Amino acid sequence: MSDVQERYSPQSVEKEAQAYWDGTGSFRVTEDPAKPKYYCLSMFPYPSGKLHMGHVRNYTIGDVLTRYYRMRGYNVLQPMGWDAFGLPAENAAMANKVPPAKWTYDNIAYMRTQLKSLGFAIDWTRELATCSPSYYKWNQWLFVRLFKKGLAYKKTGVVNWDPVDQTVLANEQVIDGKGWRTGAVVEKREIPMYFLRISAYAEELLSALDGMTGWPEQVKLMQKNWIGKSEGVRFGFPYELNGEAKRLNVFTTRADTIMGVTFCAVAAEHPLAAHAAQGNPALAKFVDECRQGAVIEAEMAQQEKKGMPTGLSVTHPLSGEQVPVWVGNYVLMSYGDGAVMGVPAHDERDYEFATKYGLPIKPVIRHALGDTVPLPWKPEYAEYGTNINSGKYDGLDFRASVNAVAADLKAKDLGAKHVQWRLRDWGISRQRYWGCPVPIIHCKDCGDVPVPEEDLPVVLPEDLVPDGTGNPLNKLPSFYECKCPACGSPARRETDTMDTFVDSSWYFARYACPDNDKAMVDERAQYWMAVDQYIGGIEHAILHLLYSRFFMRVMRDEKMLEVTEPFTNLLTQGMVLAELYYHDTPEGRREWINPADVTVVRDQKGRVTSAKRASDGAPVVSAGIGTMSKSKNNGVDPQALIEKYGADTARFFIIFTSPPTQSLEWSDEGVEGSFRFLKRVWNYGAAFGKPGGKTPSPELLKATRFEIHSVLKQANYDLGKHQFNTVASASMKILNALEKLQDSSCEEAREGVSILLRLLSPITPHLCHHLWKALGFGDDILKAPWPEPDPKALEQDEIDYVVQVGGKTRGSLKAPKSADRPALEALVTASSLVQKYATGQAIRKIVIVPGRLINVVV
RNA sequence: GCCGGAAUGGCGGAAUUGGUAGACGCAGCGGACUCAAAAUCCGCCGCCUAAACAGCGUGCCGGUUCGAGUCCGGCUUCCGGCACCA
Repeated sequence: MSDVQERYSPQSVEKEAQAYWDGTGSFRVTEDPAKPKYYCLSMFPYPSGKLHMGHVRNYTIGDVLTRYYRMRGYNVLQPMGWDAFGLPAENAAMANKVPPAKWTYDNIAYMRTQLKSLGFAIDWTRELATCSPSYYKWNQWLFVRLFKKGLAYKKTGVVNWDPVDQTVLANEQVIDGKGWRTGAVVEKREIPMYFLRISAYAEELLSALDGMTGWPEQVKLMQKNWIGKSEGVRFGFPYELNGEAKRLNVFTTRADTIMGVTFCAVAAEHPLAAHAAQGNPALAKFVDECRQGAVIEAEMAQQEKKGMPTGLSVTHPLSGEQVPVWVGNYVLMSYGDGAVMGVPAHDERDYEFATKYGLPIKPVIRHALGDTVPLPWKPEYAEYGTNINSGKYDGLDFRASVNAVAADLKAKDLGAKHVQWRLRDWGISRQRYWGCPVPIIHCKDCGDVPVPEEDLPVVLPEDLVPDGTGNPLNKLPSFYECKCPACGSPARRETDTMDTFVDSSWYFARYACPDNDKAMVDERAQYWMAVDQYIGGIEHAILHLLYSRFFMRVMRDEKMLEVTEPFTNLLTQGMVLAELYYHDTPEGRREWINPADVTVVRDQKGRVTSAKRASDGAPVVSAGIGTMSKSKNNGVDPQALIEKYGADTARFFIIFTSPPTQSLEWSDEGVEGSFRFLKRVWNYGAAFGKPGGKTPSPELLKATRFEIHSVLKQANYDLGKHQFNTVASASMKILNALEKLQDSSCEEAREGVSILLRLLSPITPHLCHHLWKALGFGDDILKAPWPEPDPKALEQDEIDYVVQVGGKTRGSLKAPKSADRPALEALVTASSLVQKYATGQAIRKIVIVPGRLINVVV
């Protein structure tokens, strides 16, 4: 007999389970050499105010893994913290006149209660926030070490400049090339800033990808392309400037086309462009135009390709011919030397540029379509081939030609083979307040002096309110006035803060030892690292993950940890989407309506024909589906969901509706369905042990065991693949099978429900915790072993073969398990299916897939 | 523009390695219970068809194979990233 209340009341069940876990300290973990460790980490949230559905999804996926591995006998760490510095806090501060610190801490407090209400198996004793001095002290400490080693250094970088507010803008604050607050056209401006030399690790970051078998191929490929290793030739075009011999350096992967160069192009920011513009007002105007707009690469890549001649020319290093130099807005100053050789015959961009400006086009490669390159551009023009019109290089293929050209350039001391990376050093300076202060002091005499270790941390004052006109630290003498640590004379403290990606590049190691105030990490981090499973959004596939891989290597080389890759396995979860509805007001304004306020009208077959606003019946237009966002007003508040249905329903719906890596489409009806299922589980538990109306037949008992154990076998396989949605459906199938028995007093039902509760417990832990105890299986389902299928239950005497005739499925055929190939051939040839569908035709062969399928080929 | 993905019923999705396409659920339709409603339970549910064990069907075009949602080539549309949103 069970001890379960009649009605499923998630609120009381969840409160009770959470109180039990808190009281017993269930999720506190320490280093335990007796068990294999499993570090399960979800990307920490930015404390934006309240949890959004993406958070709930992320942490539910992590929690399913945490609880599953725990029941498998691992020592599992699942921590939580806050990525607490960042721009939104400053925006909120401006809007509400509240310091970013207060806003941030309030948000953390609220979001923590939300996370706790979801029942995640988190070790809360390890909680950290990146805005706390005890955390960011170590950002500063590491920065100083890197600065002394030359891995952190100062140079100029380009930023978005709002000429009205006289301030630097984040890319996000630039809308269509204009400042978000002022509407002024944004300009590119060069300012001094600090960089981390990630390029020193480019080769290692690239080559290590091959060994990272626990990462999705797509993410590794994106990182590989981002790092962008190109092998080619770097060489100079000699020229004279004010009587001085100089070189215009370029890099090319197509040195075989060097005899086809008809122009050179430099970026607008290139020194040669600046020089030429001095005596040329038209060019000066063009260079200035190129400075207009934001630094966002996507925008620059899509603008129309424009250029202007500088009037200068350089000497071709091999032919000695004069080559005109142009300024091109498509040349990136940030890649290579900010200059390119122009070979219009064999490069699409150069072709377009030369065609537009009437520059000569000289074919030097024989391609699949011939020796000429008539309009329009064809991809074949860019393919490798044999040199023509290239003097001594004629007849050489790509490889031989590149080798010969490189050798000749080297002999003239004008160039050599060179590896060029796309990856740039990481600019970490931000001209903003709410971040980790860069620990540098500027002294007139000593230059940039790092803050001595004993003076760390440089504490950020927490009571300032930014007003949109730049960093308030610049107006706070008590912050920036200081003494030079080297010579003691008055000096000025750096007011730039660090990119928040610095904070998030090592937090995972700090969770192992958040209380250590003597060291960044200690031997406990050596025990827990690397993270066994990292879970987070695909939008972090490049930057955050690459920076973390870089930091791990830096920490390794600083002899802090013997770990190279921070994340052994990576799961990139999909986005959370919801329906979009809008209606246009009579004034022509588009108003987005929250899907919760929309009623849909369906036809006889259940198809949606129209929709209207619930409040007033006004017709609304469906705009498909999209990511949940404030601007489209299609967010669903997790809090309302938890209050109405409980955490288990929210968790079950999220797991059941999509596999973790795919996007998840929100559906209120789907939530109802999940709740209905959990109610059925509850009701089954409430009536459990009472004899049913019928006594099940031995055949039914055997079939039920077969069903439950095959479903379990499949579910365990799916868990290994992290395909949790089918694990949720497996639990539904098991309940369906149990209910069909119509008797829960038998041993088969008891075994079945014990499997069901354990299989379901990582997904809906509260419900399973309660029923496990109430049905007398034990005190704590967390301590139960993970269920394994019984091979005996899976044994079958007969196998159902699919029968195909000529590759078309025509039916099935039962055959004894022991039937061998000749026996199966005889059976199928004699079967009515073959008689019917292959009448009078000669059988050419019979394909047999053991245990599955027979195909009779006619 | 460049880099990386995705596309299966009215909807979310399933199909282990190339082997019965549509598991499980939602919506819909029909029924039971009820004075009635809600809740619950039972049945039906890709398209075509009067019906079918016939034919068609996994975004589009083509190919490989006894057999293709799955592999190959070429498109289309949508999504993520592009270095200062996190």
